[in-house]
Amino acid sequence: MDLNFDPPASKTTAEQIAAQLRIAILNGKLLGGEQLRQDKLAKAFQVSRIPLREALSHLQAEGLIEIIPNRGAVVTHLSLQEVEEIYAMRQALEPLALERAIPHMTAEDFRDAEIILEQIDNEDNFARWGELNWAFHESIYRPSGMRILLKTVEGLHNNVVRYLQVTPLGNQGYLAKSQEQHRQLLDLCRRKEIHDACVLLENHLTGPVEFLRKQQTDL
Amino acid sequence: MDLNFDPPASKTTAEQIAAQLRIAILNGKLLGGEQLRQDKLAKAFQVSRIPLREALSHLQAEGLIEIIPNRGAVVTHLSLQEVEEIYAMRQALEPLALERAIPHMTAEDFRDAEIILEQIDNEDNFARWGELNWAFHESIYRPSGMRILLKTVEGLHNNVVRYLQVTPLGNQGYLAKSQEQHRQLLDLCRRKEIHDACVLLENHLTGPVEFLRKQQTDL
DNA sequence: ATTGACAAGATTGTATACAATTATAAAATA
DNA sequence: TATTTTATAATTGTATACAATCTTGTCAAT
Repeated sequence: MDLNFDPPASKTTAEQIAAQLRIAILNGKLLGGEQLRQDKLAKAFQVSRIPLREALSHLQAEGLIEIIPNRGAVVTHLSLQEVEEIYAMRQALEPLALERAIPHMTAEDFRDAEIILEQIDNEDNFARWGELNWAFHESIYRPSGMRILLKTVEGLHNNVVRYLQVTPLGNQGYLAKSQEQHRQLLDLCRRKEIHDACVLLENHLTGPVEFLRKQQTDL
Repeated sequence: MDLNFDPPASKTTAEQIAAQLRIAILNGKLLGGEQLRQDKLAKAFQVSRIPLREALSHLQAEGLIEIIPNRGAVVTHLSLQEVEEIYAMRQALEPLALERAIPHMTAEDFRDAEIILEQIDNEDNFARWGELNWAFHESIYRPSGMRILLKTVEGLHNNVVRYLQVTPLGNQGYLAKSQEQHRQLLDLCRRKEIHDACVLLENHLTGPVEFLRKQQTDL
């Protein structure tokens, strides 16, 4: 029997384009405020504007772009206040997922998480850091079985991750601290110390906000 | 100067159709599992399939329908477990909004909320209850200024509200209790008793889940 | 010099038409 | 009879073409 819930292999053109644009935005190749002209993008991807429009529609739903009727699409541009809002939401939601995930974690889950942490250590391409960082977080939330929550938090993560990648040199220290916390977190999960794990996680999620505040970037 | 941030008056056809379909789903006119054929809907709304497809795309993003490539759209159908998951998320997010809203509440905010509560008392059309219920909740969260959080929670509310409207007769008692809690909540907000207000709100959000569990409806 | 009106160009929104995929039901085989 | 095959119809995905809307630059009026 086929129990695969994931989207079918034959993805539609719109989804493929959405995926590529999403990566471009997340990696900062498309900057906030940048205009997205349907005609040019359609030619760039060598498709008509119809599937492209659907792709833009998806990205709007994820909050990555904004579509203004008759005036086109613009890459979203978050204020520091909005970034703080998203982190406040993540602090509320992610401990909830972790709390419910810990009782169901298996040896395989821990191994998967460890592998991702090693990949983060060895990765020198900063554009991939966000992807791997989310992969780790998701790996420790997934045993909760809360698919709706995970989808929501993934969207939140995607909306803020690009602001952490703007200064590859400056965040060397932040990165090391983040990895240290990841490992502590995993240890607490192994010991089933749910409360401490959640507190640490909440703390872990304050780091980026402080990091951004210090940079004084008016975003 | 125009400081209006809301979507412009001239809505696109796709948005109008999405709005109508959304109401139909929220009110239970389109039941879970129901197939949505593009051709028939396009004829019903007297438009081509292009704007209709965009409308469906929006609804999918909100979680109200699911689009399977080459196989069409189906109205989403939540399990009791998924409803519980959504309420767990709301319990995490809404007190956060309330906590930050209370310090900024003005006399006008309280008056608006009161008016909505009276409307709920006088409303005998159950289809509108969900709408008004959300209007109340939003009115007490809005002073927080957390637009992203509000948008997220509105989406969560929309996904579960139809399950509370299935048995108009049975929930007479639930409705009265809900209104009582709304008024207590508003009182606590007036007194700036933030902690108690948040606790009450969290409690208020457990009611529907218990109500649904008792009904034994396998949804 | 500044403001407002207006036309040309650019850009988005939608309808029609066609291609690709999937669902169905009848026919063929075991 | 049960199961596979195959052909037909139904449905979705996409390209092209056209209509509606917005932007931009020019020019007249105050």
